[in-house]
Amino acid sequence: MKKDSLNNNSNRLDLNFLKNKNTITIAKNLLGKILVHETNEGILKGIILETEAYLEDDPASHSFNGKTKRNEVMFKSEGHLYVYFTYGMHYCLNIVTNKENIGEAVLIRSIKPIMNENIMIKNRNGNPKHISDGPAKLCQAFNISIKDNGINLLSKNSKIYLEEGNILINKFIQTERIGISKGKELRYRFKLIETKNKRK
DNA sequence: AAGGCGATTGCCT
DNA sequence: GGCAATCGCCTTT
Repeated sequence: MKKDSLNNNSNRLDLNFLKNKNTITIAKNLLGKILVHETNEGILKGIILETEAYLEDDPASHSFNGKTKRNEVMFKSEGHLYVYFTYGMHYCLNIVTNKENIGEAVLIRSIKPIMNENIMIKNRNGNPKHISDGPAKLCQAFNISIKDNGINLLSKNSKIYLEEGNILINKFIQTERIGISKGKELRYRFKLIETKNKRK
């Protein structure tokens, strides 16, 4: 199979996107951005459709009871990837959103594939449906696992990074988060409900 | 040293 | 809608 040509990374988002913004704002702003993973199989890209914010004083957050071996990356500076293992079989991807020692992050919950969808389907054991419409499904589709925990997507040579999307209208809904037992009442989930492509 | 459980998914009814 | 699968981490003994 032919390899993709080298990406010049001209669209890679820089630190200013995450710096000095609160986690809720970042969770909203991540909607419509493009997640990129340059794998050996090819460059995978998708539009972020759904996010959830997890704050420091938030009982649903892994960071709520302080730093542990499992969650230590969540206490690193903004831009690091916090990937955790759960239910004995799944990985979930977060982007750390605050400065050193403040454990806050945004969980990526859903992505729409836009490049090399066929590779994602292969990564998903050939299932062409529901490729990346869940936090663990998108990790499987994008070949993201515990090996990626702690890498910084803002570093110049990371294989995982963000690009600006082409979403013009960025309407979203805000609801309670999914699958948690504490902090259920907090409306920290954000989901795109309408998108429109920019004219080139 | 042991027990409980989870920011989920997929299959079954 | 219900629930099993599956295991590393954390808490408690």
